[in-house]
Amino acid sequence: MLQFLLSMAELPEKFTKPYDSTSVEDSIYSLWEKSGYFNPDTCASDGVCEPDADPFSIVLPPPNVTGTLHTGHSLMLAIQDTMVRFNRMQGKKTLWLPGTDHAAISTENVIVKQLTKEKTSKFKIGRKAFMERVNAFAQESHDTIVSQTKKMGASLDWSREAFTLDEPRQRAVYTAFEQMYNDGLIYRGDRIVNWDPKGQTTVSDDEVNHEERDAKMYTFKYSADFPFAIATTRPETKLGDTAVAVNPNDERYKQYIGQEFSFNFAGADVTVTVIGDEHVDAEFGTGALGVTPAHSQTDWDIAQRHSLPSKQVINEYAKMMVGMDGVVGEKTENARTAVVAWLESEGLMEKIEDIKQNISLSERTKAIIEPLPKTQWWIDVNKPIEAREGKTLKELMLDAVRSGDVGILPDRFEKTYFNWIENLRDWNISRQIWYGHRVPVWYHDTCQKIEEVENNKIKSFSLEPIVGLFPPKGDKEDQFGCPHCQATDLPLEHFSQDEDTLDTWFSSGLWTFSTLGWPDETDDLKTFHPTSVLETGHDIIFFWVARMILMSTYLLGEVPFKTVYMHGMVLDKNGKKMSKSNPETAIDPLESIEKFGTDALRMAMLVGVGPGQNVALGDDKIKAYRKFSNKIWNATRFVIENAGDIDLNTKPEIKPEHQEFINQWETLIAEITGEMNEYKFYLVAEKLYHFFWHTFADIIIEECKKDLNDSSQYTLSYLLVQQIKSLHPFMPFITEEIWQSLPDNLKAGERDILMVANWPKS
RNA sequence: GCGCGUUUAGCUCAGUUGGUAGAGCAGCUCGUUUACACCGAGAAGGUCGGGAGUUCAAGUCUCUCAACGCGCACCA
Repeated sequence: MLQFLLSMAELPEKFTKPYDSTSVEDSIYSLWEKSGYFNPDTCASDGVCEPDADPFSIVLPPPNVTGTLHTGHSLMLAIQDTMVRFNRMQGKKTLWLPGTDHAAISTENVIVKQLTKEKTSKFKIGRKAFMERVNAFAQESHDTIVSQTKKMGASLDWSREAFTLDEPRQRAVYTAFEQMYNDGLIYRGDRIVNWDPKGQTTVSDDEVNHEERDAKMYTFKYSADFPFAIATTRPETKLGDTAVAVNPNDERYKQYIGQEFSFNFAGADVTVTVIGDEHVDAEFGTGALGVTPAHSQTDWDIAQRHSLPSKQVINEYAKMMVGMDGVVGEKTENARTAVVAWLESEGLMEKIEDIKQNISLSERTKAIIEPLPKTQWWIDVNKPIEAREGKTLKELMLDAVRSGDVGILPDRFEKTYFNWIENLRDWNISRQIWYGHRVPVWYHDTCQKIEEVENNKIKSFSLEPIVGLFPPKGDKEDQFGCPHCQATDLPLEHFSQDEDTLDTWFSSGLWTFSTLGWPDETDDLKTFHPTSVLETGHDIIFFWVARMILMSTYLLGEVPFKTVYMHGMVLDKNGKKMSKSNPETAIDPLESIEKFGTDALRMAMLVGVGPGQNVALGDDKIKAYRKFSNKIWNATRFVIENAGDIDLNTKPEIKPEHQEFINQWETLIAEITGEMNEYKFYLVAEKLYHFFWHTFADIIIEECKKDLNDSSQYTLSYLLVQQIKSLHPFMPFITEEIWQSLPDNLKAGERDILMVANWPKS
């Protein structure tokens, strides 16, 4: 009885109440942060890991600075933090590097919308004022995101935090651009681009989504004199036709190939040449295709093959540039109605059919994409690169995965990856927006002969522009030299920088090494690159994963990461995508943390969720792991109370039935250590949960409490401490809180912060 | 159109190289308040999407069909 009272006195007061996550999480996080152990350098200098220990590094996929954290972010943070904590406890030199993404179009769009509401626009307030607005918003979002990230318990090294648009990253972007330009991989060219009339910018092929809609197929003749009919879904574009393509073997039209026809079409003078092209399907429509090079990718390709002229009839606002009254100046949809009415009144229309058609939408603005010819900056993915054994960017990207240097989990995504690369076309990297890295190209107006200027923008020039970090310096600080005419000391006004900004994924592609100090050869770069794992959502495999492999293999000659671990989407409890339209099932991570604790949320997202798998998340599931937190809490209470005096450094004689329990655990820890290294967290979390509850609590504690002696007490304390350690990567807060309350004799010489204790050895 | 994936208990999912089906949650019955009601014990619940094949043996391998989901491409 005396013994009992003494033990009771040692039990911290807090264990007499259920576990209260809200009262401990913030202080635990600041304990970690103050320790400095998020930073691998501190770990090395304090002996947490050997200075030359194997590195383990992850760069955090930078959240967009467009708002707040959602469940997708929580999932990514939970998985990565688990990996990071596990590796840190294994004594690796562990770096998890945080940052945020400026997310060019998305962020710019937020402000553009605000301005529209305020009845003004970015053009009215000007580039400078606009940028100030965007930067203020980005800063605000950044701060919110950082504080929410800390709530998840993420053990990120904040001292190395990066932003895709900060100064060091700009240097990386400009250096990369310059090198690609000098290698002939970046070029300026006229092409059909995906034009977003709402965002007033181009977007890349990957930023275009397709949606099936009802449409009509119109079959008609251009004019009464024209010998046959064509079919199209967009009659208004026919004002820009320059040819009619037929299959060269099509008996119906063979005789017309090579003939030229001129006529007036809905108020526009049109001249078309009939050409034969193998790509035309004789079975489709009438077998004759009106070729509109300026407003269709396929037609542009045909025009290239046959050297046809191109005639733009739709402008950047998706309005008609030519045509009769009711057509010219109208939006394309209105113009279509007018052209159809005209065709009918002229008796040219032969047939109107209802069809399903996939239309192209801009991912960010949801505007219908208007294909337009534009001068843009491109990355050539098919040009052999001397410095890389004559391989093309496409080949570099394929080889990285094919060789196994990069492994993708789950492996089925490797097929998706190959499929995408094989169909890859040149990458359009310039955007006509303001928020982002300005294209690092300067045009020198005193030396260069500018041939064409339109809207104050240089359209063409006779000498190469100056590409690179900054305009070449002259003798004085604010004066610059021109490499072409050798003039020096020219004031900055003589140079004008390209107006466009770069696709946000250009800077994201550099992320694994721009964050480590590239282009300088820093220690970080040598130690932590290639990074160990990239953990991200499978929806950005092309946008990001592929671009990182492109940039890293080209610029550094090594892969950016060895393993890609893709997580799925977080769905609501009904298996539906969480969205603002049904808020009743959507989970707000901050709310869940408040209600059930971060550890419970993390477990709910980890248990049973393999790579690539979607997580159906409802309150019930999170609640179940709050119960688990409490179970751990109470079992700890029992062990401290009844076996807390045991010194774990001196192992007493263990009875066979207790040794059997220890053996069971040691078998388990060997098994799960292996599984952790194979990224099977979903299995490990479940096994730990199960062992703790249904073996340790239900059986072992029940057995041991019958007879508390050295053997049973040692067994209890030993198994508790082992499990607290192995649960730490999954449930960092409660395990650390327990560790902080554990008597020293149970810590067995380990450090006083669990985060840097040793992972149990089997 | 091409490709990928999923289909196992009411729900969410495990099931490793083929050897008589498992867990969590929910529900049901009973119990317990000196670690824990954010608890314990117990029972119930499945012709493993359909069909065919290989095999002594198939949830697992092969083929085929179907439903659902996802990705890519797209024809004017």
